[in-house]
Amino acid sequence: MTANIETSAQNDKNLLGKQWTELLDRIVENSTRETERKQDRSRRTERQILNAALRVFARDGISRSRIADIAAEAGISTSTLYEYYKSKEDLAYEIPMHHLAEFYAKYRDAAPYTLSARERLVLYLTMSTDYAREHAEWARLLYLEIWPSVFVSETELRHRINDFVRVIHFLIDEGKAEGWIAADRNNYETTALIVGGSNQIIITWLLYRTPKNLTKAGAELAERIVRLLEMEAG
Amino acid sequence: MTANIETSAQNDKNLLGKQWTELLDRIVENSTRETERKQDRSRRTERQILNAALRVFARDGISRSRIADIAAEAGISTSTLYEYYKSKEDLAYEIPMHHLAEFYAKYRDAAPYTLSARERLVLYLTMSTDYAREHAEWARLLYLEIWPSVFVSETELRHRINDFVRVIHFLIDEGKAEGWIAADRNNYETTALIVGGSNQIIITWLLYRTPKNLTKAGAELAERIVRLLEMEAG
DNA sequence: ACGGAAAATCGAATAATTTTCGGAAAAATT
DNA sequence: AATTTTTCCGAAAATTATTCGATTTTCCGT
Repeated sequence: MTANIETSAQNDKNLLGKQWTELLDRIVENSTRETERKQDRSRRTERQILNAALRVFARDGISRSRIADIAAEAGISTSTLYEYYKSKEDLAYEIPMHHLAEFYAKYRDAAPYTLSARERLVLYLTMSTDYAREHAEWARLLYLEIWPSVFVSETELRHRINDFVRVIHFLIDEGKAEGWIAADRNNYETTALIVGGSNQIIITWLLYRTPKNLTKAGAELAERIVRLLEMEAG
Repeated sequence: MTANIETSAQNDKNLLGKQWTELLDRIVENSTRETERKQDRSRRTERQILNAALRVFARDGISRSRIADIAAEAGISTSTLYEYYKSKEDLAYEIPMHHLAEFYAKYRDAAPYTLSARERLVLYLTMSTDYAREHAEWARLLYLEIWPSVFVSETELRHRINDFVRVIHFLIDEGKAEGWIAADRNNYETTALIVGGSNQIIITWLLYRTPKNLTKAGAELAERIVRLLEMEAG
């Protein structure tokens, strides 16, 4: 019977580990979109459009950007662009996907379940701020223009951003199980602190390039948040 | 001599109190814009435009809204609208101003310097979440569509949003002086936690109406943030 | 290598929307 | 009551997004 209890606890842990892996696999898979284009030429054009759109949108802002400018920057005619994306809005919402998928994949590989939830959370926040620094144009578009306005319409991207929060929810639950997050705290509140604080520091950096070293600031903030939660748990 | 030191401390406190009052007065004044329209009819039209625009923008999102719809909703012709605002973008950035000014005025009256910095901070966050709940359409527009994208362009509204953060900076400095915020903590980081967390809870509510009771959630979050900072200060 | 089918491209036309302009109507001023 | 100022509007122009039909390029089986 005691053996039964022991293995039950062990099973719980295995179960959670499996869920973690499944969650990340699903997120990576859903965010990774393989093109259904048949020709190489076409795949190249697709990349050119996305690159051009990223540059133009980041430079002019979405609403002031013109499709014609993007097409010119991509070296194709305006009408060709419409073969790829059915509207400017569609194009805008498609752009962040590729990098988002890359980020999720990177994180999945860096955060196996062998790490504690605490470690995985710190890593998550650290990596996301660092990713924003590495891809500033993309981050500018995503954080300043699209997130959270993407939620206004029903898009694929919306689900992928929800995934970002979903990971944090999962880690908070684990943190409570591990005991370093107070069990009686509201999850939405804790999530708001983590996501909001982390995004805010990215936004501030994008706007003012302050703090100078975003990587360091992101890592410090992540550590600080976790320590605050630990103190609170007693 | 000892009297001198005493009065010097007293002076510091008076000075800070004066700065607090001046800061809020300036913010209220800058955000309060009196129309320069001469006729009553015209002032009525102006209000009708702003009301209509708020409704339409909140319903359709800024980029999908049409000037013609707003004009129709306001009961005027499209070209008349251009007598009032020189572009759709201008109009969008003007809309949040009125409510923002009202919020600042309310807060100034509710938060005299006789309250401690701690109390004033909790009040600030509580009042701002509550104000969002009371004016959900406005909040939807401001938090989901305009903030932080307004920073992309140089607008009056941008300065008024910066003011929001400025108040928090001021209170953090006071909190350090009062000793309940750790002096060695980075101000940007602390601000990011406070502003980011608070906004995030508003955004979540706007999107999902979760938590049910935003007023309560805002107040709880504010208390929690302050207590976390206190614990950290030891 | 060749011919047809599929895929991709483009220029020109259309549609949707924003913005301007000139004059009429209303209100204020003298 | 005439004149000036302010407000309003219809129609036209300008800008930008989107569609369409024809042409070119690539692919694939023979």
